Amino acid sequence: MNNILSKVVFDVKESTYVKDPQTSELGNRILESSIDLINEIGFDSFTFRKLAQSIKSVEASIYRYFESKHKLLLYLTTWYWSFTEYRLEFTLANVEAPDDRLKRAIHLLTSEIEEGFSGLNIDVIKLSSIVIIESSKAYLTKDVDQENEAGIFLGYKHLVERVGEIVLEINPEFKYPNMLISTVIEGAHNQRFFAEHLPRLTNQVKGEDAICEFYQKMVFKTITK
Amino acid sequence: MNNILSKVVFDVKESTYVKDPQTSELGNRILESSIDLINEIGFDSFTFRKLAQSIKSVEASIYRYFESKHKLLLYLTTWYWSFTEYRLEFTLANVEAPDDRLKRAIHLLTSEIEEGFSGLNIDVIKLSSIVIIESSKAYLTKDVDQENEAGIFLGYKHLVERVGEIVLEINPEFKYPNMLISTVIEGAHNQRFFAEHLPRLTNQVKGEDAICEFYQKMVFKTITK
DNA sequence: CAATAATAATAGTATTACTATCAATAATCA
DNA sequence: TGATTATTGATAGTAATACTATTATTATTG
Repeated sequence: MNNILSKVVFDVKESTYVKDPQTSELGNRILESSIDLINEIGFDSFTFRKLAQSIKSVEASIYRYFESKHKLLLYLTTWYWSFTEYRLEFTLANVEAPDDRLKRAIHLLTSEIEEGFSGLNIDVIKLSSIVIIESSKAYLTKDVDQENEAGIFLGYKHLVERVGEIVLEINPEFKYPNMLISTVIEGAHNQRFFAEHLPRLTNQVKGEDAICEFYQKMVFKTITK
Repeated sequence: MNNILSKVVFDVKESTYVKDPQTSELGNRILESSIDLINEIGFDSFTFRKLAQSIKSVEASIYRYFESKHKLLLYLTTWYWSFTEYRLEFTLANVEAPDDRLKRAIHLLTSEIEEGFSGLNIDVIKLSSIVIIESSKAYLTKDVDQENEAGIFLGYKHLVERVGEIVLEINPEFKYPNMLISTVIEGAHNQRFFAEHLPRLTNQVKGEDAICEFYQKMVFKTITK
């Protein structure tokens, strides 16, 4: 499982920060508090000034870690994709049957994170809320090509391709594995948001996880010859 | 087809503007130029100052039409959904078989607009590019609940439900018609963006319209018992 | 103990997202 | 036609944002 924390993934994140926030106390406070604050007020209203106040520091100090709030969002999302791939490897370990592997992968990508992960300074439950609402803003910009060249989206692409490969194990002739998986990932985010804010756009019912069930069925029916 | 231009739809847009831009020359220039400008520089870099310069007017005059650039984006997207529903009615007219109806609807929702529409002051091809890149920013905000209550997203919801009903004609037991259709609409936007900027997230090939084909197959396989 | 690195404190700039005021012009209606 | 009213333009101004720069203070390490 060490290959997940390999140099490539690490490199991805490097281009999102000026100084690695995980290496200092202030840096870790920046991460923790930014996750809280973005959750509270939303990324659009989030500013480095407000963040500085909440950690009792100053703007200038935050800029030593991140060039801009956009870069911070990139950091958080790429961290999340790394983390998701890590969980994926765990979920797939020792599971041989491609059908089971895919089923587990789709479940991972579409269900809500409920358990916190101890030993992490990052609150993954809160972070996953941020990813649902804000992650598309990380790439829906005019800088996307430049940032893509810098390797920032490698983690996300890798995750999609990883699950896409399982699809191909089941049906090697299926022409659109990545399209299917990225549709599932982004779709599940959208549907969670819709369930909470625009319920007429979805069919999620409180209590049960229709989103998970829907995408499971959608994937398996779609890839079956 | 008049019901599409009914009071409800009109009301939706009312809450997005201060003064109806379609009723004056300046208003129309605002619409035309904002579409050009957002296409050129992206919504994030787009400001009313830049827009004012491009139409040789001043910021204050634009504020007489739209409260903020966010409201202008809401106007453009709701206009687009109205327009899409109008095209949908046309596409479905005199087509009886539910399968054909759904096929045509999905094609409309996932294919690229290629023909301009004469008689419109709004460039729908450019507008559809904006919708692909920027429309999710219209609802991924902290104001979404308030704006939803004001009826701003009625057009989008109506469109989703309209196509969802066709799904139910084909399979009345299908539990997730709206989830499926909103997945298709948002998915098709994402995939077009990915094809251009993050191609490893998709499987679109230059030339052919894999996106359209993929979602057609996905929909019909998913709803089949 | 000295050197170095990290942070805090303060200040400052350009841009953004507005609001307010008033003059100039165009449309309309009596 | 002339008076009224609505619309736009010109100008100014404010608070907030997104930074950059400088210098003092504190903590770390060699």
